[in-house]
Amino acid sequence: MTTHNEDTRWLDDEEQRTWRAYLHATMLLEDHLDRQLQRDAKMPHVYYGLLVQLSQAPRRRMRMTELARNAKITRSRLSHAVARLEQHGWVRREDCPSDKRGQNAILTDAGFEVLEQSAPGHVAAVRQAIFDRLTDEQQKSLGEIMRIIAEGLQPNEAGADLPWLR
Amino acid sequence: MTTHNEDTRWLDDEEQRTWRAYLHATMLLEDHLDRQLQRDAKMPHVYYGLLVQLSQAPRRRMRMTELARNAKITRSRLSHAVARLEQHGWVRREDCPSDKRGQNAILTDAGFEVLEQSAPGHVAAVRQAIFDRLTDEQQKSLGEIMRIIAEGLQPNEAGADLPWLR
DNA sequence: ACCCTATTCTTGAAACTTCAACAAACATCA
DNA sequence: TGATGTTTGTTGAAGTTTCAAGAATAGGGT
Repeated sequence: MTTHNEDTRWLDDEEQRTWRAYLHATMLLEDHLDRQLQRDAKMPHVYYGLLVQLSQAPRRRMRMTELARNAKITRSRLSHAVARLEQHGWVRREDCPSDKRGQNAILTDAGFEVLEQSAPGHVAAVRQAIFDRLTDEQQKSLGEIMRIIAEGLQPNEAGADLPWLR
Repeated sequence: MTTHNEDTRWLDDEEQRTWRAYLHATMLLEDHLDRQLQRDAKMPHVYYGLLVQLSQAPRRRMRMTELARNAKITRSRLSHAVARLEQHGWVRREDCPSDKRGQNAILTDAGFEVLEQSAPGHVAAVRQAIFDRLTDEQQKSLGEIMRIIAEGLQPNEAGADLPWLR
């Protein structure tokens, strides 16, 4: 698979341009949002995403593993992240009552406030970078495309261990 | 801009779904490629991209600033990256003859080899994640969309300081 | 009850990125 | 020439991410 062979299907010209555009756009946007949030909310974009997830969860809390899965990051990364968010007082941990291994990450009031205050600016940034510039057609298309890509990379999210459903 | 006001234009339902799909797809893909390359080429995706840029440059060399601009990363990040790539023997530096401040990053033969050996696997990964899954329509659309987004985030790439051209 | 395997979450070290500060060289202009 | 401001590239420290390893609990099956 890594062997140097002659019959690799290289990217043609348009594919290359598309791929490069993808790389550039995603890097620029991620950088942009990171700076935006680092300035306004004192945290990187990924951490902000964690708070958002928690804010939408039932009692503003979520099991570590589920949070990691939703946010598409590793449990290890989440552990470190929550540790830091805890230092800032935006999240706290609590033992899970039903599973002694488990931990719940809980959004604190302080955390919720930060979210409330920085959300408008964040949405504005996203809107300005994406939705304001695309036609309805393109928006729809972007959604579909991204779902397809994500699906392909996801280790069969649901039903993975239900072979009879495949 | 960060003020908590009532008239923020929040994302509607479909916009949210699109935005989340975007975040998930881009994270998953970046992770995927990072692991792929870390395994096969012993370096992260961004570093690999630098080698690619160099391999396509005139004499396999490029001024640091230009390389940083092309790769959409900061000069600082590039400095650190090149330092490491240099340790591995994949890149070397050379003083720029015309500008005593300048440095050229140069792709070594060893660097070129690594590239040659890992390129097929990398292309395969990209193809599998993106191009194999999208219709021609969608590919075209993706390219257009990403160019639009990138353009919006770019501080006016060319002609920025040529006000009479705007 | 016991054994075996899987899951959950954490940890520390190494690698990577960001940010602010800096020195050196260039450029412009008087 | 000298003053002033800009560009180039680097550095160190602090923050973040990855990776491999490990402790604790859970979930069967026998």
